[in-house]
Amino acid sequence: MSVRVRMAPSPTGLLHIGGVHTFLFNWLYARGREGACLLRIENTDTSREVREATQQIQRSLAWLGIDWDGPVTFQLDAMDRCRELAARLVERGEAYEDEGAIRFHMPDEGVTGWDDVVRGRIEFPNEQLEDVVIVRSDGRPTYNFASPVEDMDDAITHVIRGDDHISNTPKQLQILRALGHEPPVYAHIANILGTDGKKLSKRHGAVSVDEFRVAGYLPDALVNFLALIGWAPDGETTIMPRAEIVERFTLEAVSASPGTFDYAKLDWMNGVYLRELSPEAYADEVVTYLRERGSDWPEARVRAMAPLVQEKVGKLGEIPAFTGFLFGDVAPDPAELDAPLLEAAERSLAGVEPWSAQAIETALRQLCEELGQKPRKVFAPIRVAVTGSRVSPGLYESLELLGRETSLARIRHGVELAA
RNA sequence: GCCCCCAUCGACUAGCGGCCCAGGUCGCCACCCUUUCAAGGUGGUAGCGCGGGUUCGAAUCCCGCUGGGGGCACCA
Repeated sequence: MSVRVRMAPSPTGLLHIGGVHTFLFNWLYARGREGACLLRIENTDTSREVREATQQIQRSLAWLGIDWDGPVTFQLDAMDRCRELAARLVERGEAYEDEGAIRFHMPDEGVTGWDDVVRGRIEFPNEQLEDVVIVRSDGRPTYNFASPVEDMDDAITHVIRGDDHISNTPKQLQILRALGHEPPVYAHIANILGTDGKKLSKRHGAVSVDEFRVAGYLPDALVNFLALIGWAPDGETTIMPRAEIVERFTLEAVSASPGTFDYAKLDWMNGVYLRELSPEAYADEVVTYLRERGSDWPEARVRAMAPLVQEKVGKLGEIPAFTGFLFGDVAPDPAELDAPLLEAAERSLAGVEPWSAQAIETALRQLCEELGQKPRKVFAPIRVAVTGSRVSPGLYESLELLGRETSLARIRHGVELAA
């Protein structure tokens, strides 16, 4: 029997990175086994449904490169089927009416258990199982009924979900048993925590896929990072192409203990992915990123700027602040300037021919010698005058890109400010 | 309160009885490189929660404790 899994978000808001983590494990499992990965929107709670959410979820998954097979399905569409099955259960005495709702009759003795792929045997005493409502008094099925019913109808073979569903599992198992269906294999993976050990939330940092996208993370980096929370192919490998992750992923290697979302490590990893890109691919990413952010910076210059920052930023979102001086005016702090030194630099740069990074370097190095000063000392005020900051891309390349006229004008302006 | 789950450096993890006085990665610290910031290089810091067993031998198996998390809805 071929593998069939499903990703089941509820449309209550933006796609949460914790949800992506469990979806990713589903996706990895299916893709590594020629299986099918379905997308089911669990919208039985209409009161909490957020308009737009369904579209946003799909957009976020698409951006991450996590695809699905077949059409997107909606749990509410299984309403009639659920009602029909519930009626059948009532007929057979497995369920009963209760104030307009239908409750499933759970056994009172014995235990209900299953062999969880990541946790081993889990058992619940049946006396703990309440008679759950499977159909509300308004006719809508509840999650605990619709979910196993759909798993059955979709022929899901492996239910890979968050461990907050562990206590739902015995109930769903009993329902499936009453329906005469062989239950799927269950794999409950731990939820991702914030640095304080609490469930990852807004106050820890970015949590929605959109936020990560806006901050300038690469989908591949995010996927690589997420894959390594709760799973490892071995003790050594850290950076892995997506294809390798797909190939090596197994549920058996998934850890049962919860992992913490380490933003610092993600930043590092994103930097690795950014630096690994070819210069062309990197420029493409930068152009696309800025365009999505609504930037009106001319593309030609953006492409020319890209190589200056590829090794310097860990997230694309840092680029605007870092390279803004190439696209607009600067406001240097007079205290960081030095009039005599800037005048000397102005003289030294005025005759540079051609206006290239190499020629600029030669001229500035010579200036340092003439002044008998260390480059770090000489370049600081020039950098501030030209870029408006003590931190910038390489000075020679920056000057070259800015052009002789603008560069000299900014240095001249620096002299005036410092005077 | 009841039920369930989890427990290796600050973080992600390797380890599935001897190869481990515990390995890799991030972070952090130091040094090197250096026009700033990064990147890069080298070295370092730091851990098996506690207590009992089992065994010739335990991070690895068992029990208890402690700590953390989750669930107990006509939410998903």
